Amino acid sequence: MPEEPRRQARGQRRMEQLTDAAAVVFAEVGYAKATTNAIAKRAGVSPGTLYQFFANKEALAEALAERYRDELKAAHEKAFDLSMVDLPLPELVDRMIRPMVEVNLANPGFKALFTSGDLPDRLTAPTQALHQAVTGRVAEVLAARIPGLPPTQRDTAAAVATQIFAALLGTVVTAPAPDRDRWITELNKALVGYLSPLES
Amino acid sequence: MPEEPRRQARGQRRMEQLTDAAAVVFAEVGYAKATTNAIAKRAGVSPGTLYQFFANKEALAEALAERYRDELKAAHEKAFDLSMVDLPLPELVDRMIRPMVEVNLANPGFKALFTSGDLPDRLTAPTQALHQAVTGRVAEVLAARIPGLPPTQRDTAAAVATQIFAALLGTVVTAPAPDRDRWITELNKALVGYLSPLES
DNA sequence: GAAAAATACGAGCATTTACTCGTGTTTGTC
DNA sequence: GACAAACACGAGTAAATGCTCGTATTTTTC
Repeated sequence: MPEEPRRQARGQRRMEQLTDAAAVVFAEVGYAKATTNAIAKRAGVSPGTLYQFFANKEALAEALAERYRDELKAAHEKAFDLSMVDLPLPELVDRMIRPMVEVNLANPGFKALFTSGDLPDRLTAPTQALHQAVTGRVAEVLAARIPGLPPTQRDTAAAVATQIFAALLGTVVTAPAPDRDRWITELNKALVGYLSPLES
Repeated sequence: MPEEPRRQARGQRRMEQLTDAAAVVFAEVGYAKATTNAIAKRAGVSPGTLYQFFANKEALAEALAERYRDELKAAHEKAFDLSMVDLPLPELVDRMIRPMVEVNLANPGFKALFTSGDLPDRLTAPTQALHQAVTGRVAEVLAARIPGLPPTQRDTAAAVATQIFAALLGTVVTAPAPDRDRWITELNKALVGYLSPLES
């Protein structure tokens, strides 16, 4: 197996330029129809240069997915901690939702990646990892808030909540800016409606 | 523009064989990676024959989408009518959900089509038409059940409910058969949780 | 039963596209 | 400054794939 070359500063920059460009192109045309040549051109670089840093198109997408996961985690850790666990449910939900929405708004390419149904197999791994990361986080919060809840119920509730979230996230980020808050409110209502029966 | 030939019985059968084959192949590999030659082969037919009946790959998918819409509508009209509108909410929701789930279970290819994120533009039309058909139906039921509800609120509620439904539908049909009822129950809870505050 | 229209074949064309490779330039190391 | 390693180029390649077209067969029409 060929060993990774030791990247120099220039190389690191190029890799960032390339993932940036990929995000843009993915956002514009979707993963499947995004061509590597177009991505290279967008990054102001030749096709050959792209393949100096990424073995193939999937590797590029994986790098993007990883970056996304990191940003999401960072945003969440920054904006949310377990001390909020006893807030009224609507507020708690709001605090969990907002950072996610922000990250998605700031990174249009990712949505294109993760809502795309037929991705190559390699990509389902990072996607599912991300999904599961979110679900795990939700389960954590649920456990802290409702200690008496059986783990099985807790985990399915977390999974369902995450799925509701993912579904409406699309609408929220796609919607024109003025409507966005309205949709966030609806998302909130949906989650609160589903979760509140678990309390008590 | 070239006029449609008058199909004879044999041709009608071929078209069905082809859409059937397309559904299978779409289900197996997704729309993007499904090749027309593979579909033709699956239907036991040459590529040329496929193009005798469908102008291109998209036309084939459109035909599938149309069939789906019809089946869904039929299933719904058969299993549901407005007299049920005053049932307790959980039961009402259950009656709306079941037929949809059935149709989706019976037609694996469609899910592949409609959950795929980056479809060609032509296909977004039938997809959205279908989505809107469902949303409209929900809005209808809401209007009948809660006459006092302002139309704006009603429509957004219908849209959100449909989206929740679509999101969890994927989980329901993907899940192994034994778990399926559990997920349907959760879907029901989610919808009831979201909709019940609208009553009163 | 003959002309016309519809159906059927399948080799192959035209295009797209992920990726390569020979060559030249820049950066780091001693 | 010399040598190697990393970076960069971009024309070109090989494979995939949507689709065509010349030809042959079956069905309908009269």
